[in-house]
Amino acid sequence: MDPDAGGSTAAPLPPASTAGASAASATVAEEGGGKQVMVVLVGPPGSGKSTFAEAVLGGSAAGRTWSRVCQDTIGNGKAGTKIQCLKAAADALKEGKSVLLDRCNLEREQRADFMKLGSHVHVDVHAVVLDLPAKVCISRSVSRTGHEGNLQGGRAAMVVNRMLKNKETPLLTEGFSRIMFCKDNNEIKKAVDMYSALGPSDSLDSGVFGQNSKGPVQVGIMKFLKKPGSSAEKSGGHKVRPNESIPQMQNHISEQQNLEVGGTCTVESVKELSNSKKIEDQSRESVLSDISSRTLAFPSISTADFQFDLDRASDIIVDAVADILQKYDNIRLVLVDLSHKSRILSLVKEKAAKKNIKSSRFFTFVGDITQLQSKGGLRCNVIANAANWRLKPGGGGVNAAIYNAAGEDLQRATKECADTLRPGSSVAVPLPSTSPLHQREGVTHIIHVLGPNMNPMRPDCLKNDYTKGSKILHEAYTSLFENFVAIVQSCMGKQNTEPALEKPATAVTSPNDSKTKRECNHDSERTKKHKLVQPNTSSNQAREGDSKRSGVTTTKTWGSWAQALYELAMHPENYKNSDSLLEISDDFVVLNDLYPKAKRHVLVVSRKDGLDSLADVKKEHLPLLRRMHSAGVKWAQKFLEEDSSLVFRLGYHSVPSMRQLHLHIISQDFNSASLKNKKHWNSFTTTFFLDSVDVIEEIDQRGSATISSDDRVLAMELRCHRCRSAHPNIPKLKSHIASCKSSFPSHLLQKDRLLSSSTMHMDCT
DNA sequence: GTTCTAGAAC
DNA sequence: GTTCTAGAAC
Repeated sequence: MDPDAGGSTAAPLPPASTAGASAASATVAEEGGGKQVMVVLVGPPGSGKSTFAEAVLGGSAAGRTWSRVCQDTIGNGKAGTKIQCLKAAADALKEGKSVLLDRCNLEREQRADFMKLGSHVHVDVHAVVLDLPAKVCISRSVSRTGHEGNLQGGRAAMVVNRMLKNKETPLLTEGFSRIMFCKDNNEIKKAVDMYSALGPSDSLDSGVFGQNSKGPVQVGIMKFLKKPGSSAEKSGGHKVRPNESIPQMQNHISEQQNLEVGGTCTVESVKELSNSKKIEDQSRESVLSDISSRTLAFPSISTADFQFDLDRASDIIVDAVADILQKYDNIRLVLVDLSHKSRILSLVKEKAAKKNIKSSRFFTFVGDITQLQSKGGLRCNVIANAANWRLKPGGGGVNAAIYNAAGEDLQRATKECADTLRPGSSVAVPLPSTSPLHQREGVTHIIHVLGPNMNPMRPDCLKNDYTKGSKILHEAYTSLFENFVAIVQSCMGKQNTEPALEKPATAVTSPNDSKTKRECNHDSERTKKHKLVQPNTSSNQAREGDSKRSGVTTTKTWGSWAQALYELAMHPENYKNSDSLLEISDDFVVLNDLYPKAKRHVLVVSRKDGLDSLADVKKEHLPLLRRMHSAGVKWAQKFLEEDSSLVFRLGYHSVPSMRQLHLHIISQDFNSASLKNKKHWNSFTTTFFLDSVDVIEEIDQRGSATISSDDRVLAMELRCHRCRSAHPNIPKLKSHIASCKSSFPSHLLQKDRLLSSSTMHMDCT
């Protein structure tokens, strides 16, 4: 039987009442109180998704109302977009219907938005994987005619092959409550029958069904991690039992553990905790190892060397812990300190108890964080480190202890993930299995965290500013916990292919980001190994008030990525070894643009704190602007000596993207791979670019520069800066300007707006 | 500012 | 199928 052949299908034909309904949407409104479900069909063209959907739609005699959302027909009968499907699915769910999502959904990313939708509206999301042999799908899609998505013939084979290459098997970690694999037509028929028989308040068992028996069965991960929002148990409907065996759920452990609220845990109490529970002996081992893989031990951040106020810190810890525990079930957090007399432990303990945080989910622990298992009997796969911004060993306290215990492996692994850390962020590092800390204590990941500093003897002291400090400390804990959750999710997701946590995860999925990332998860801006512009020590911290200090008021807020020039201008000595740094004076620094938009492109960056853009410039800054201009001319001259064919223009962007006033000196060839888009082009060739000579003149005459806030010029058509011809796209424009020999527009030829070997020569004589 | 990628355009 | 853009995320 061929479910996609169009004729006979395994499922009953649609009854007359619904046969005439639109294929994209069933029209009968469901009676209230139903248990809705979104069924995500997963399979390449030719796998029989549409047949499946139509069969369920037509065969459903149990009173449930289904809506088929089909991307191949959603655009007025033609193929549409994912957005259209999302909207249709959302609408159908809103109307109380269950949804059959009829699109390939082969990759995780393609499913992610639908998973979000399901979670948002609290409906269970199932995957039905139509897992037929590739050649079957290909032969069907090659031979069929009149396909809704116009995918047929030879092209189809190519497409199917390509799709299958990128296929990512659905995982419970994505948010599915049930995943069913159908490997042949018989199994497809069973699935159709099962969904057809699903009444309005029925639900199907959670778990994974029909997958190859190799490897451990996936457990219901989302039940581990996510709040159960809409569990089948709540519906009150009877369960429709599939023929397959029910996967064993192991999600009942942590709630059974009832420590004294807010209790401090010692070695004894942990042992007691394990022993006193009514857990079957045979399952205890797996349960215990399971909970260790969901436990994070962390030191108090910023309260030791960074001298953060303990009372405030304890409030923040308890808040952040409560937040994350509320968001995710079945993770366990442990605050660790060395001494029984630790004030932070007692404060946190007290406040956690007041907040009614369950001590089975969060407790304090007295012991050495590097010897939790061997000396303390507490097994945690993940521990946090109170790191320094350089992510270097040494110093003292927890950082030194962890680096000592973990050996060089940790240094190496850390280096692969990040160079530096900004206060308020964290980075998760998989600990190689060769590390003593891994072997002895079972630690698979270390999450480095950097908190705010209140110690004037340490970098980036916040000088008692607890408004900022508290915000950063909260961010630090939140970042730590989210990184931890991501590790747990990643390890759980691997269970169907590898034993969990036997070796460090090589990919970690962030809760907010469905993309699989390499090696480790860095919540802050990815620390890039830029030649010159590097995120570092202070980056974003304590910047908002800076401009006010110097009496300049700017309302614009700057992203973390926009701080690089500021850092450079404030601390050029840190960049002395960089090839890009050309000159340092008291007023400005000159550097090669990291992403030059022409053969020669340098920046003269003012060093005045608080002067972020032209909008801040007043008459008092005129001498500075003139010195910057002279420096720019000097460098242009130097470049012209090396290549007399160049022509330079000096000017400012009306609204710069990077903080700290900077003058561009850019050659007019625009021959650079870094010039990639319309915005790049138009920012140097339209009125967005303000010539330095004009800016100086206007400030001299009017006291400020006229800045058009209209950035529509950046989206204008692409025109040659010489002959003004228009071009359809960047590649065509670039090939044109490579050969355009027209003279520049006349206004540029005036007032030394352009510097060339001829104008410079005239200046000199 | 860059990077990433879905979707449009070809 | 590939190329390119535009918008989001960082």
